[in-house]
Amino acid sequence: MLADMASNRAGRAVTIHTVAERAGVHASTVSRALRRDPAGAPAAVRRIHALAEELGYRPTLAGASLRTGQSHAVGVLVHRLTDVVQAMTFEAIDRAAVEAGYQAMVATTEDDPERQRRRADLLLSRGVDGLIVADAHLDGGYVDWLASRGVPVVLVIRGLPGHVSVTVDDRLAGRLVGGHLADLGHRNVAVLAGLAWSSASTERAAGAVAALRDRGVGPGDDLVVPCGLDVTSGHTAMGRLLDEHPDLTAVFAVNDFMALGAMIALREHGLEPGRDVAVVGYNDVDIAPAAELTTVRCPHDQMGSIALRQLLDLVQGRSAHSIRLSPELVVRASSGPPRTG
Amino acid sequence: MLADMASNRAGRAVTIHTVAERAGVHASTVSRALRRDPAGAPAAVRRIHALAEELGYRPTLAGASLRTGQSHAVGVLVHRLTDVVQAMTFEAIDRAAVEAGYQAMVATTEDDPERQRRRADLLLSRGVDGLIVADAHLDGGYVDWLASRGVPVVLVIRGLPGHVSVTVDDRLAGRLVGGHLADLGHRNVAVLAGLAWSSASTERAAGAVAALRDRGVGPGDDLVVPCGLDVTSGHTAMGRLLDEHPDLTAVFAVNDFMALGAMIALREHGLEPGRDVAVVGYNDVDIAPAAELTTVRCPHDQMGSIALRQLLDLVQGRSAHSIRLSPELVVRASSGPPRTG
DNA sequence: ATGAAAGCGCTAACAA
DNA sequence: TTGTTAGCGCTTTCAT
Repeated sequence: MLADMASNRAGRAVTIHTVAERAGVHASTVSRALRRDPAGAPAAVRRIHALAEELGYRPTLAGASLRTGQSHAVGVLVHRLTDVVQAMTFEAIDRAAVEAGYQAMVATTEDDPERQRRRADLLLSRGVDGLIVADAHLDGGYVDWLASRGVPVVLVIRGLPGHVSVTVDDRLAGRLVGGHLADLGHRNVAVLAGLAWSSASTERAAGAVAALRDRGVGPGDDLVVPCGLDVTSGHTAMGRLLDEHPDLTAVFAVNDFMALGAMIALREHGLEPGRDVAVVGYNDVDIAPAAELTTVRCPHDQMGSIALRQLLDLVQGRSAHSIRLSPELVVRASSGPPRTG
Repeated sequence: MLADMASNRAGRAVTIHTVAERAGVHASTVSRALRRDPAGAPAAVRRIHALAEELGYRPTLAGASLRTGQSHAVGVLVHRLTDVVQAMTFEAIDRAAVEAGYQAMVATTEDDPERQRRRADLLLSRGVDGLIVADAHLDGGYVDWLASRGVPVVLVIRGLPGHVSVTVDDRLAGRLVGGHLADLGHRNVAVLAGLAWSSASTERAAGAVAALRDRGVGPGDDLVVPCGLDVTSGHTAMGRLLDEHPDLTAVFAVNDFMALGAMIALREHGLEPGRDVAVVGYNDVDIAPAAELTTVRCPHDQMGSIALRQLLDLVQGRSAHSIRLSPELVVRASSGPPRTG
């Protein structure tokens, strides 16, 4: 019996015809019996199922895909999988996909427009029914191109006007952070603003700046610095900032890794995060509690699964609409009031 | 022209026949002209390429796959993509795959045997030509099952006797760490030993223990504790260890995240990593330099690309063999000598 | 309820 | 060098 199963790969493949022959019915009958909503005599259906199981039959999805024009696969484009937020989001998408009988195929682009187009193209060649884009650029970029080709697309994390997206209300979150720091009494706040082309980065930064200005704290443009999304970038940017603005009392980094890098830079300057300079991050990654980092918690799992649902709606001809989820400020020891004197 | 390209999806699909018709040749001629190593009159080949480009032709890989029995896709099984080491390795595999004209499809299993089998099965249904397994269990598990079905399989990171694997010499690395700590004068060393079913974890731990015993430092079995691979697990395990063994002077965690968690636990106990208790991790993840963490650097990119090569060798009927790469000890401030007195 | 037949897009053996 | 033909595994009318 085990040998039979092995034959699926090793020997001749077990196809729908193999099952049909053994069952003494026509291949089309097997096909019908094996679908989600089987048609046919209940007894026959059961017999065919048992036989398929026994023979170790696995459907060759390429055949079905070719015939139906649907691959039951979706593509996911992320800038890096080593960015744990993108990884979490993809995992959530993947879980939801498997549950819905779909396969999620991921591709990394490093935010490079050329690779974005190329990988999207490859995915399309693979026959994916739609695309989830987690690395959209504010200039439209390949997303506009995809949409103009009629490809079902849903954005996640980073939004873009005119396209269906599943995001957190980053601007509101930024306001929460800005308000928090202002309320603590900070008047000299810097923002590590992330990537200029990412709505997630720019909205968070803009929200914080707006909230600060509302309360009369006006961080000059020289205190809002773009930077990469990882520890090293945050470290470097913060080091430079401290050299130029030794009077800083707080910093908001638009993601936790940058914040962690900033904390390291602070210590190198002899400053204790939370006591000498308040630090706030974004995402509440698993290391944030341990680092006592004040941050913004976002429902990445939800974002992923909702994005998949929305995409399937689009793929299956239903309508889909943008969704903005609520962020939550999580206050920890890294954000204290400014030192007096 | 853009409208033409859009027709690929929106309107009628652009197939090889569309191109053939417009070129005034037969479909098979187009097929031949478009392959990697084109056959046909150079002029005709160029013309067909130009036409294909103009029409926005994208091959429907399902068709080719059905015909040739090769999908030019490989599956990759990891336990979690949020584990940055697994993510790095997958990215390397993915890069190498794209370069070779393949698509890498990843699935996460959480080290759960049931999900391992299920996801492997799904991938196989998708027609992958082979599988790279980054989450192998020492009991054989689904890897044996796959191999017995004749599926080409290459293991990466975690090895398993009797299967082709691409790993780091974890035992040697463990020995380097053990030797390093012994040389510093540590006599009371604990090991956060990771997962019992992972060769990577067990080999690293065993290597360290062996090196320590060689030098007369005999960590008892109560000082070698299994634990999960993330920050939280390391944190918890270290906390418990410190409660039971307040006289510890050094700890080796078989990965950096556990080590980071351990450092946090130390600080909570009023101990300064590197000064009061030496800490060594494993992998040299991007945050390790900032944390001043002594660790072992492993060529994850190389492992990924080599694993893919090996798999393609297997898939294409050539032979493949296990490869063990060299680790490198990176000494930083987190591992100092024991405090005297 | 089941069988027959056709065809999705592609490639490979063979013929010209 | 190019065209012809056949068929990979599957689903889906249409007929029975």
